[in-house]
Amino acid sequence: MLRLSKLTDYGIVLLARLARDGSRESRNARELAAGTELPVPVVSKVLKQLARGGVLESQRGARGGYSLALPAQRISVAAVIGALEGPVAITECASGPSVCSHEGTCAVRDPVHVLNNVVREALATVSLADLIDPAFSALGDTSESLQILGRTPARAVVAPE
Amino acid sequence: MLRLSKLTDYGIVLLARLARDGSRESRNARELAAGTELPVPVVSKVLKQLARGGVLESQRGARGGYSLALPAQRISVAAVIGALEGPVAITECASGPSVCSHEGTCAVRDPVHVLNNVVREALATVSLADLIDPAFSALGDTSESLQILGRTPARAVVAPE
DNA sequence: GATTTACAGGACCGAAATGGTCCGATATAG
DNA sequence: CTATATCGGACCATTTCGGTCCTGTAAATC
Repeated sequence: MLRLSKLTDYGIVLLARLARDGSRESRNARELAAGTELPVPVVSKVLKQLARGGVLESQRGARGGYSLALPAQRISVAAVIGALEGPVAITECASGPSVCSHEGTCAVRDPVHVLNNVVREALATVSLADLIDPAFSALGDTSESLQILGRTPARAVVAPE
Repeated sequence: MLRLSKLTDYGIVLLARLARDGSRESRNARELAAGTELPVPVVSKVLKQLARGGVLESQRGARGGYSLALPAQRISVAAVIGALEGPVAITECASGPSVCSHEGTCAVRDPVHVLNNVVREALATVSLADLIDPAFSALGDTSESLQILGRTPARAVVAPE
C-alpha cells in the first residue's frame, strides 16, 4: 500500500510524455488524452491541477495547451505529488500543525516526522528526466536503486498546499 | 499526501511502545490501549493483524498478550506497513501482476517500478529500534536524514500479502 | 472441569475520500 | 465574431476507511 491516487498516477504518465516529446511545443488535453488512452475529462482535470501547482504552464484559447514550467531535470516526483494531492505526509500530523488529540502523549511524533522526511526527500531526488531515462529503469528491483538518493535532489517547484 | 492509514499509524505507535518497554514481557491489548489512549477495539484489531503478519507473536488465554516476534532492529517500518495494509506499492501495478488496461501502452511502467522500489527500500531501512532512538529523531527535517539510507536495511519479516 | 481471561476471525455500518463527468465562464487565435 | 481550450467548480456513484461488535477458541487458575 502507501498508494498514490490514480490522478497522481495519470499525472506522472502525462508529464513523462510531455517531457519525452520535448517541451518545445505545448500540447492540449485532447492530444495528450489520445496519446495515453485516457478519457479527455480526466486528463483535463489532471493537467489543470498540475498547472495550478506550478508544474505546468498553460496557454488558453485557440492553439492553447500545456507545457512544462521547468526543465524536466528540475521537476521532482515529490513536486508532482504535491501539486495533485498535497505535500507528502505519511501521517496527518506530519503535514504541519496537527489537531491530533494525542499530541501530548504521542511517543513517536518526532521519529515519524523523520520518517516522513526520508520518504519526501527520496521522492524529491527523482526527477521527470529520470523517469524517461532508460538507465533509471534499468535499476530494476535491486537495492541499487538507493544509490540515486546520494545525488543532488531535483529540488523542484513546490506546490501550493 | 501519500498517507499511511490510521491503522498503520496506530501500529507504529503500539510497536514503538512494545519495543521501548523491552520485549521481555508480553502485554495485552487492554494495557497497550491504556498506555496509548486509544480505544481497546482498535488496538485489538491492529495487534491481531500485526500478529497475522508475523511482526508480533501472540499468546492466547489468561495472562496472554503480544510480544515482538523479532528484535526491534530487525523489524522494519516496511514490514509493519506490509502487515497492516499490504506491501508498499505506490501504484496498483507496482504491487505485482497488474490488471491494468494500459499495460501495453504505458510508457512509465518500468520507471514507476523503480520509484516504488526506492520508497520501499527506504522504509525497509528504518527499523523499530530507530524509532525509539533519540539520535534518529534528532535528524529532524534536515536532508541529513537520507544518510541513514546508506546503512544496511533492517531486512525484517515479510508480511503475507 | 468450570470459570475467567484474552486472542482469532470476520461481519457490519456510517462517514469520508476517490474517480470520473459535466457545465458555464473566460481567454486567445484567426 | 467564431472556434478552440483552459479555468473553476459542482456533482454523484462507488469504494475505501475507521471503528465497533459478536462468536469461537486457547490457555491459565482455582
